[in-house]
Amino acid sequence: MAKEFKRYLVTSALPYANGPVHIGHLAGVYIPSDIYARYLRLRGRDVISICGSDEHGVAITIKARKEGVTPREIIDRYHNLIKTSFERLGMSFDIYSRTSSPVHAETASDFFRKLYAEGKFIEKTSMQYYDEEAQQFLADRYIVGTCPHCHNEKAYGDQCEQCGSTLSPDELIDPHSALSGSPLVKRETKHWYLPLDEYESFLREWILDGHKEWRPNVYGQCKSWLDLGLQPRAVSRDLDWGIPVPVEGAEGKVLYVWFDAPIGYISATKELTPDWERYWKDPGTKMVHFIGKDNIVFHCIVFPSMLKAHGDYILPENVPANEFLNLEGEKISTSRNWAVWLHEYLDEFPGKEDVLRYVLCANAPESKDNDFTWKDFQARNNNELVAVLGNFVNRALVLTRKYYDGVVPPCGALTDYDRVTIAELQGVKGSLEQNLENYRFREALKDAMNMARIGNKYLADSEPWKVVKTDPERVKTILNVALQITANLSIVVEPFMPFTAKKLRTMLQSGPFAWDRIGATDLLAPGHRIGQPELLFEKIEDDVIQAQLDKLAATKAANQAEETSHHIENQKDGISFDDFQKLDIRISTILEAEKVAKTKKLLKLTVDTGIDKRVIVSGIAEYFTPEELVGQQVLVLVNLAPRELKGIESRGMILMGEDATGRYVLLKPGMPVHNGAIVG
RNA sequence: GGCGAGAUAGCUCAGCUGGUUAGAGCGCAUGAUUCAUAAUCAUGAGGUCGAGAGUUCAAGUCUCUCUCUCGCUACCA
Repeated sequence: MAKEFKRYLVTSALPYANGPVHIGHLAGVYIPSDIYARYLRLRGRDVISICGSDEHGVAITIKARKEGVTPREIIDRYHNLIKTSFERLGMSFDIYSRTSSPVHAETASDFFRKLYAEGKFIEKTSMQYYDEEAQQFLADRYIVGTCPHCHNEKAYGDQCEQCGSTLSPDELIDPHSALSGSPLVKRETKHWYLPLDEYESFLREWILDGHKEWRPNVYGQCKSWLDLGLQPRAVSRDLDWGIPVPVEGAEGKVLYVWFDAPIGYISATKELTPDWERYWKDPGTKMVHFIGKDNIVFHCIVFPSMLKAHGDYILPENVPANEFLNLEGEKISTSRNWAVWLHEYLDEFPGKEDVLRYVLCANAPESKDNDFTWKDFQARNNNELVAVLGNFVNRALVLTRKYYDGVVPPCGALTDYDRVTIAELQGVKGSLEQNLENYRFREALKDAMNMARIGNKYLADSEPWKVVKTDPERVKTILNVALQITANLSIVVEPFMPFTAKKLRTMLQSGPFAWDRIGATDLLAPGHRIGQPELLFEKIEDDVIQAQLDKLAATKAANQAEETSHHIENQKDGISFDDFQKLDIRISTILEAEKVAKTKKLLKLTVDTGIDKRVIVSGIAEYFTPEELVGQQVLVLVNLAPRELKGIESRGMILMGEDATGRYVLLKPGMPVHNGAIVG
């Protein structure tokens, strides 16, 4: 089972270049991947760490259009911002590339061409919305119309941002182009599909049988997809932003962003080293994809199928996907600005890169969604980094300075207690490695911190400040050991907190030490002069935390203000009295109500409209229980065209009021009225 | 509704193939200590392991039902 690998290829999900990176991205993907890559390098393994910006896809063209700039400007802006912030945080990618690079265009094209030539795609023609004025097919996002649910007139073809429902363009009422505003026609268009269903048995064997060690969330998600059965997936889109489909008759079509993005890992490796093929094609390579849980299907199902179809490439050995990080109890949201942005953090907390790295690793959502709170951030800094790690180092160095003028004292005869301490120190290595190899980074971080705890305990128990008065020789040994622990710390802390490790080495005027030396007690030679002690970490005061909380509160207030203003909808276009007369609304009484089986929102209602007793299916089950509805009088639009829902014919519509949060409220007469009474 | 993941001390989490009094860090209480950024060290309190039933000599760990949270998916006139 424990296969030995000659080299490692570590990839981190490509950040999408339509916005900055936030703590959720870091905790989910980049902090773990950096720890892993740094650890492997320290162990002297042959490893490369790959990342870059994902710069294609509709979302970027939409953002560009919104701001009245070119997509190029958008991707340049965010690519540079992301790249710089990563560098400032100490991310150690061997290359941070981008999918707009020429090498990538060539690589992705070649990839597509090979699969195309070998008949690995199927071609399908379908009818899609076409904008005659702009002379192009429109992506779902470019189609605007009225939402069939909340009647927001600015719903997109894939989603209504007002009520949050997922839509398809065909559901929109009065669809028209977001580009030209003109109405749309349907036209034939051809696309290429990767028949994922043909890779099902391969995937089953490879994942379900071959990788039972994958994290439960990853394995379970894959199993779920495979059990549901896979469908052919389109790999091209009608769009003018992206990599052109490199075959005849594909004008105006580009590679689907999800086809092109993972190939970015390959392209980036190519840009990094002429030796790239060894990393991608030799089975002696261990490839590990670091991603968030939203990317599981692409990295475990789609991309491996692509690689398999191509035939030359190795497959990932593991895909340690993390869950999501929340912020102060709420989901992180780019559009609602509910996030801690990396570039802002770096500006607001200069010199505290490692504090963020530490907190996000210690609280990483490895097995379930976690919450980032500023109070926790403060507590971990003050009670762990400052009190345990920083304090121990400071104690050791200050004592050395005080007693020996900063010169490492010689180590005399060891007591039994010294030996026990040293044994504990050596015990850290195995546990630390075990955890790191198995992607348990928060446990690994505890191991590293444990070393500082060992140091604190050692000093407290040995009491050199007391012993110095009676047995000065013994104190030399105590401080020698304390200093060796400090030197050891500079090794174990390195994968997690590279800035701190460097600072430690500067203070010690020694190192770097090899990973294998963890547990050694001769890292610092007697007579060696250490540097000036300074504080590794400083306390973070309440007002700093409060400022961050205030900032979030302001965001929340702004969002709420915007939401309420959004929910006061504009008056619709005028209608004639005749138009209104066409609506037949009656007071009716709900006689029976029951949930429609296998649905979450549907209730089957039997109502007495005065005219007749009829069945109406209504999507209100989330807000009302059947019991509370029975006997209620409501307003019913009775002459609405019947529609079949879940096999039940619904004849009419219960009229509802909708509050700012999208919640429905019953509308009923102010006093009981006979059924069938006309509303008008 | 279907599928997946999760629910363990006040908080954040470990608990592998079921096996002695359920663990860690932080917080809290008490004591010790003063070299150190009022830091540290020791001891302790605190859990009917989401609820209920079952399998077993033995269940946090397996089975079933239910509740809640998150994600994917269907549905929403």
